[in-house]
Amino acid sequence: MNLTPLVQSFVLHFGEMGNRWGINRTVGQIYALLYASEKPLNTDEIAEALDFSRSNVSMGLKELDSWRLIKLQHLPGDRREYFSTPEDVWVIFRTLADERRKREIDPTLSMLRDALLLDPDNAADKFAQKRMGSMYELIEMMTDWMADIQRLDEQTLRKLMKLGAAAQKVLELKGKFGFGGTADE
Amino acid sequence: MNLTPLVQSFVLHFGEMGNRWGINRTVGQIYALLYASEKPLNTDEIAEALDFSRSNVSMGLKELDSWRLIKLQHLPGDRREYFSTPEDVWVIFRTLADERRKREIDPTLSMLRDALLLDPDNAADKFAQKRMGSMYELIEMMTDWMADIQRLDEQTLRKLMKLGAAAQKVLELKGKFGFGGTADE
DNA sequence: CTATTATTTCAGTAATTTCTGAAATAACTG
DNA sequence: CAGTTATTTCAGAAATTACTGAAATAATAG
Repeated sequence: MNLTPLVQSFVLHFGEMGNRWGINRTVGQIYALLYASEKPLNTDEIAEALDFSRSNVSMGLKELDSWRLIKLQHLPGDRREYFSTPEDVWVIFRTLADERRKREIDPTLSMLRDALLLDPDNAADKFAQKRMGSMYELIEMMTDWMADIQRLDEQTLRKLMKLGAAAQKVLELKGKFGFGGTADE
Repeated sequence: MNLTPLVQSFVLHFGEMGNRWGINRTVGQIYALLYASEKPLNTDEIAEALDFSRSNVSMGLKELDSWRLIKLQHLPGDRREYFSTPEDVWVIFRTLADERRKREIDPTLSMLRDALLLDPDNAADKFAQKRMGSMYELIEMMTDWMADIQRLDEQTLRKLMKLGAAAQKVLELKGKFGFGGTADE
């Protein structure tokens, strides 16, 4: 690998981390490299920098593309494809959250919904269904909330986050004046 | 597998999902089984229900234990160990979030912090460092926020979540009256 | 203490995933 | 169009991860 120590440690770290998530090491490294690079890179440059075969890079990029995490562009007078990440890390995070919801949460909610429609005839199933119900409720509440929050622009989101622990106080305030209206008491 | 169709579909689904997260199929299935079961189960019962070897179940339980996701107990007059999940799915979620932070976020922050201490002598590293800086900022802000939120009790948290999109309005209100104080304008 | 039962460890095997090089396909050039 | 370069696909090799059965260890009972 022909990278500066700074970039190299970043790339290697994301390779490892990718491994812990379902994402493979190659994909993690490619993404880290693209993120740390000012210029878009083509397949050969990536393969060379990370010392992977082109085909491996090609598959990694395909995977990243399916997550909508990379941008493809062409440079004038060069017919190779160049890849980069969105410049804004908030955009990356949102995309990641959306895609994970689509791939992991939605199928789970749908499985749970089906399970909750059944009318169990034995105690074990009745209990299991009750637990699935609480899980469903939690996941649905969280994802709805996330979706709401994702709609906020970056500035508002920053404020909201910085507010942090004070949220509770705001809520109490809201309770007092009946402001907002959607939350139940 | 000697499970009702309801529990079976739940168990199989979590096996698959576990696979997508870094968690293996076995571990996902064991957890789903414990979660859906009213009574704590011993190793043999789990192995039998899921058709795994005991040793596999033993390793799965060890893994779950390292995530602090299961409770171990003994039944009177029986010297085998019985396992169960916390009853409250919110508790499970909090533990999961804590443990993921410890294992994935903290090391990443630490790597980024180190990288940000360097004083790069070339343009590429300067750029890379800038990007690492934005990533650091985002991750830190999010985890601090999460930590704040985790401190809330379940009822308040529910209210906060239900509030959802109205959060923006609350913020504006807060801005007007200068309430709270920690968020910068 | 010895016998019995429960649990963990671990070396080897099985299964899966990752990765490569070669071949096929696609995109462009002149 | 033919020739060239870029990209993807894919069968199999390499590497990794999951799983098992047997052996070791631990815990309890009598």
